[in-house]
Amino acid sequence: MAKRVSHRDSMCGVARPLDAIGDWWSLLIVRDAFDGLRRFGEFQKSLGLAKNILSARLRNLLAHGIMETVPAADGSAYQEYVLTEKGRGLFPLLVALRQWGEDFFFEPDEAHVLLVDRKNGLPVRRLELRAQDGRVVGAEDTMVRLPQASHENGSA
Amino acid sequence: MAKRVSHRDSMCGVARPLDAIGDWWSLLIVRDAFDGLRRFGEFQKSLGLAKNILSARLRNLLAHGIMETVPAADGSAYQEYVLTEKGRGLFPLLVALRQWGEDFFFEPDEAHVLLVDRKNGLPVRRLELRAQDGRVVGAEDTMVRLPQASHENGSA
DNA sequence: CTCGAATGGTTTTAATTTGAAACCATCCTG
DNA sequence: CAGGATGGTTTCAAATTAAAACCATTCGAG
Repeated sequence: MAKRVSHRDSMCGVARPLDAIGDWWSLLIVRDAFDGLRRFGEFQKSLGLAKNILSARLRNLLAHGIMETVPAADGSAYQEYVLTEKGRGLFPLLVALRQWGEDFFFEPDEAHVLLVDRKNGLPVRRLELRAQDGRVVGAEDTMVRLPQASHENGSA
Repeated sequence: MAKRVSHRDSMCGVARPLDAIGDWWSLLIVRDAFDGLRRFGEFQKSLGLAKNILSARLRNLLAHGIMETVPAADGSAYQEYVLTEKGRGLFPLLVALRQWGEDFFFEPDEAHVLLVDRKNGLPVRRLELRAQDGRVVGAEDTMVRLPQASHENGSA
């Protein structure tokens, strides 16, 4: 399941998560789970993927602790798939993905679903990254710093 | 290159972006691009992937307008790959991925790279989603609303 | 309780993708 | 202009994905 690690034994903070959710379907499953879907058949109908693939993806999400199975919900003997805390931690990422999609994958006049505040129905704000002092910072205002190495710089 | 669309002709705001960057390598390439890498060989050395794969990924990123080739930089006749505005728009997503990775894929004491403010070297804040009124909202505080349909609800 | 259908998968097999390595063209360097 | 560096493409094997058939359990009706 895990892709081979790229020439380094320990993966960086970006690559490591990608091992868990770095395929087309996993994030869509997680999104559907945020939307309240819980049953195997619900995911399959919503996403339209082959059952063996869904099975494999769910197994992978379970193995990574992103989802878990819970005994029932409507009393039946079936099980349901729900997000763990780790899985719910993906919410900002999904929002970022959605906002990027809205910005660049839809025509200006093209209708698309909107993420809205449940309290008042207003669209949510744009995700913003802020520095400690509260400034909104973009990519050009940030850099990555290596753990504790005395090396000068690097990706990873 | 594009995966088959899942039983609906028009993809949702989450699925559509995944068609462009929904594979393991593309986001890592984009991340390296944010880190300043520009040349084919730089990406290949950094990521350790096969050259044909890198070639295909770069072609896909170019086709989606996420990166573009620019004639030179050091005067040589080679070309370089740089992020477009659309590509730079992926910054919040990468930050979200990184923060999620830091939260759940590293031991508490495990060293990892830090995204810091370039001005003062302090770590950036956590990404937060806010409602129009400024409240920080989580997944449970939001819902998706369909474009203009009179239907009650739905994913997508 | 029993039958049929719905649910939740697994197995089988084919098609697509990925990856490693070899190969090749262009470019820069001396 | 010779040799190496750069930036790919081609070839072929291995792994992954996908569709479809199959199967076991569970639920719902009579």
